[in-house]
Amino acid sequence: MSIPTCQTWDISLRHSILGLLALAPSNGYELTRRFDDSLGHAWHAGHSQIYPELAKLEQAGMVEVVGEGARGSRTFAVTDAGRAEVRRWMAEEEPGRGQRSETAVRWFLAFLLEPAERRAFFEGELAYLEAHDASMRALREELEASGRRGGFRPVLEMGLRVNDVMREWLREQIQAASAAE
Amino acid sequence: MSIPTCQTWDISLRHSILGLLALAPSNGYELTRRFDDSLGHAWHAGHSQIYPELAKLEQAGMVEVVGEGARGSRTFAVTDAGRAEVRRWMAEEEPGRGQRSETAVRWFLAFLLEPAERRAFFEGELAYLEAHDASMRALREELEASGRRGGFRPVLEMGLRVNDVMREWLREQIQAASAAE
DNA sequence: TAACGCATGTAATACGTTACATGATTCT
DNA sequence: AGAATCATGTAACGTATTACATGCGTTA
Repeated sequence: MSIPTCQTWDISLRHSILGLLALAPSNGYELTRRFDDSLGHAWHAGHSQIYPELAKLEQAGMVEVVGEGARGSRTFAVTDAGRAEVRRWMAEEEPGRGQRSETAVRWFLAFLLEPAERRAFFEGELAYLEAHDASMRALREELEASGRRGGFRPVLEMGLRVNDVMREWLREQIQAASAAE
Repeated sequence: MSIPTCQTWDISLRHSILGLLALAPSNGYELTRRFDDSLGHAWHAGHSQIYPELAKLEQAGMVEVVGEGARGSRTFAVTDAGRAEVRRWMAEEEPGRGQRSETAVRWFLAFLLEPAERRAFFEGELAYLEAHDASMRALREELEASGRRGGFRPVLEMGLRVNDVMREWLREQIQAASAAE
């Protein structure tokens, strides 16, 4: 028994930042938003993590300031060294297989609820999923229209397919809980 | 634009422990293994987190020692208060929607690689997925045979379906990278 | 009897979140 | 003028990982 499983997540923050900057230069504020917008379902980082990390990356020569704007904003871009580092990480570093999802924990623990509670629980999850899915579809339309490049499209596409599987599964769980009431 | 997204993960550790103990009493050592075995794709915790948390939960009256064994081992079981707390958390607490997965970050960043590198990368991911999937299937057989209860079965089932979607997607990415070489 | 697995804990360090703190620009 | 948003940073706290530390029981 036992699924292969779980290790640590080294410093994906660093490589996420480099990757996002490789897609387009940004200041820290924009980066913080882009993090949630595009990488949100995979990783999260607040500005209080991002600014210090940008400083470290600058010192390490992996990003550089390519412009200064209003309100003391500084636009960072990835350097060649930074680009090389992401590639090295992707190609050579053993991937951390750790996953963390409170949602998955809850779905696992749903068996502890009484059938009626469980049905309500899964109905709530389905509602959330539908909303989430709708916003992902809207985003896809938007991308379709404005033809942006980057790894976003394929991953979005996969996310939508995974949503389909989950939607179906949640419906089954609701039915099963209903039947057990 | 922007996917709804991301919040913190409060104290799922606590509820994961309560949930696992509700399934079956265990000592800290077993719990550590069961964490990875059953909840591994959703959450990870090492023994250095689990022992202190068990102590806190005991103080709070949510778990209790129900037996002592060899080598000073203490078997914990969840109390009624503990069971109530998990239910409350499941039914009333706003779910944290944060996800964290280094794998997803890597899949997103794959566009930074040259087609040949990218193909190799996705082939590696596919190989990992196949192995992972095989061990999940083996586990399902095992469960089938020994008829264990708990939320494990349905979640496993969903995991297998998600694997199918990912396998298909990875094959497409490999093909696309191949074509671009 | 040596090695391995069971079993429990603590300490140091790193990572992440929330809260604090400040100020400029734009919009109403 | 006031509110909202852009923009940057630090501090305190909580959580997670790695390393340290110890010892019993079983098996080869």
